[in-house]
Amino acid sequence: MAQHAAEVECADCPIRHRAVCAKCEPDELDRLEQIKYYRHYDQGQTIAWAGDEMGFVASVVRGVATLSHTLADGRTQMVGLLLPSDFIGRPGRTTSPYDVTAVSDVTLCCFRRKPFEDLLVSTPHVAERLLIMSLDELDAAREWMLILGRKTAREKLASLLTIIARREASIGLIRPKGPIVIDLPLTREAMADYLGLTLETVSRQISALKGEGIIQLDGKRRILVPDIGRLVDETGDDMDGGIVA
Amino acid sequence: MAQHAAEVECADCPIRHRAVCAKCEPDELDRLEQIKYYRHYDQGQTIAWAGDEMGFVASVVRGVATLSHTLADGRTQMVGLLLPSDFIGRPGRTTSPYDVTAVSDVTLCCFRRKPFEDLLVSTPHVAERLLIMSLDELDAAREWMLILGRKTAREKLASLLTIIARREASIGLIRPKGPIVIDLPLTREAMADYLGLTLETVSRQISALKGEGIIQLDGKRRILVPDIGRLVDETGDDMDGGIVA
DNA sequence: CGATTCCTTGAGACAGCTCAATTTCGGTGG
DNA sequence: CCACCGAAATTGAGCTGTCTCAAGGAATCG
Repeated sequence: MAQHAAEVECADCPIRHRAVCAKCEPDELDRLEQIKYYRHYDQGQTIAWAGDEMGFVASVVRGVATLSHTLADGRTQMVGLLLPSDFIGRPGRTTSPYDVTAVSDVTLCCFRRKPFEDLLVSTPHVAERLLIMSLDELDAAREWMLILGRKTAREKLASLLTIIARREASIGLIRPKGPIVIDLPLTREAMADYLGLTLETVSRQISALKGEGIIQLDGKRRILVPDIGRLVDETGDDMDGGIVA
Repeated sequence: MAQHAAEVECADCPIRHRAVCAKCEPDELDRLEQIKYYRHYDQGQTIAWAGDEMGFVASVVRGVATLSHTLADGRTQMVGLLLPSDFIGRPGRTTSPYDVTAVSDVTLCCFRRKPFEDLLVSTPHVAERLLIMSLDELDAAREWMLILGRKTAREKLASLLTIIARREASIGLIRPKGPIVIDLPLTREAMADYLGLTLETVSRQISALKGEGIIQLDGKRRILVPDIGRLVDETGDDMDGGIVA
């Protein structure tokens, strides 16, 4: 787990303008550059178990990771879906309250806890950015709560696909014209854990959406959306096609 | 909506040490003191509708407020339960994405947006505290997601009561010995909106817990918990009585 | 003390779950 | 390139927890 490359200068970093370092001035970036190091995880590997000591915080540079809660009897709920530029860990806490898992091959840009916390105090732009990112995550969590608490299985699936499509679009992974291609990094089980469903129900709903031509499957993990509007219509968010905040 | 009193100096404020101002030095507190003003809302009043312009941010001083999402067809999910010291609004955004409602009589300590944002930049202790509070909210939202996605109706009720008991205890409203008294400010419908259930199911589960002696009712809104351990056993968080993080 | 709002309880319906059997995909080695 | 293997996904049948619809019953307030 070493030769994955991706070690780069901050200036050339793919997440330079979205991650916790986004607002840094050149001198602040230098300080981050000095304390950063990369780690790689293979698909399926656990980055941390709930309760584990975590000596670092990190940004996701590449790949997808999840945060999840597991009850004693095995029921699992995903509570965070971490895409490139998302932040792992929190200042002032040394153990992860969640299981952190690499669902694809993952590269993290890590900072040892202590130097990072020092930096938070001394460089306002990092703390400022972290606040904004945390508030964005909080908004996302609250939208997710609506999905979990009040939506039907079909609406849940449509919502998940819409969210992933939106995020990939915002990162610039999506060709502007033609059908949207979602390169879904999640298994049916992971989707079920995201949505509070069983994997069978996820599978049935995907089949139903496919049967109605709202989505098309290309292999197991790739989904085509010929008309994003039709998908959004199924999310339940909005009954007459307006734009959803 | 004026003579509710509660207008006080920051130094005498009941939430002085928990709110966004908790870490302020005396001079920072002076600056806050100068830009703050109080507003009162009656039980049931709407503080802001989703999409409304909100010219201020605020701390809850007294009472309970909720944040909720409503779908076009009327389904509602509560996404925030704001007790004294909790913060309303976010820097850099002028409209509330949620309905904000006073579920009891509420007093807010308000700051007009612009001066508050200036203050965030110039006084690190406010921004720092806001970050910590946001991260705490994020953790709470994630625990809530587990409840919404994976717990049974009975576990949901037990979890809600446990959470309220914990929060009241941490504010110091609970007598240390004897049965815990939860002075529940929520209607059955509000509990249902919190938990992603119908009000009938909430009512049935409360009756069931009462029937088994795990809780007792004193009137409609007050709940006695003779043995908090038995209640926690019903939350599903833990199958053998250990302490839940 | 009447009105209103909130709560409780019941009966039947249904969405999603459980358990179980195939089928398909994607990789691997011959 | 093809045949095979294991993991992942699909599909079916029956079950159950929660919802829906509906009818009373209690608390609170003017």
